Amino acid sequence: MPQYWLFKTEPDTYSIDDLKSEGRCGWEGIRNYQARNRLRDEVRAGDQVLIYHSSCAVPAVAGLAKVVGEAKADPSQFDPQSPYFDPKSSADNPRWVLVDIVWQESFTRTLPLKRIKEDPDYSHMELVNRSRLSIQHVPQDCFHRIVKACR
DNA sequence: GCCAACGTTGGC
DNA sequence: GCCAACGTTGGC
Repeated sequence: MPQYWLFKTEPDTYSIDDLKSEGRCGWEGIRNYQARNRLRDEVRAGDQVLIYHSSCAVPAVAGLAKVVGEAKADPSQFDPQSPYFDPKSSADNPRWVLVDIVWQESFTRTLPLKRIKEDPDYSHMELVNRSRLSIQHVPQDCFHRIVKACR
């Protein structure tokens, strides 16, 4: 049984259509311990991922992706040129991980945060209650409702 | 650009 | 291990 997640991204930096053109990417730059722990301990190959656009004109669920492979060290933590560089991390004891995801769908009809907040059926989502967490668990029923609303 | 909420750091 | 100070996130 796959699990369902929501990954946040700022579309000015990396959007669902950037993922579409790449096909596959390592979801780099997660620098929060709880989010990391989820990537490392809970996110599995085959899990479904809603891609959410934050810090933009219309914050919204924008697309669908799938996890491939297991968590591994995020190379950007070792790159001094990267905004995600972490001088306190070391190659023999990496602090941050990423997972690879593949593009599945860019929604023509996105689901704005505003609409999610208005709907009581979504009131227990982390997007509503724990909005700052960048790797969010999505209840199965919410996942299916969101995908349906976007098609 | 503001600011509330939340996460991290580091002195003690 | 507490907690004040500070930094970041992200909606508005």
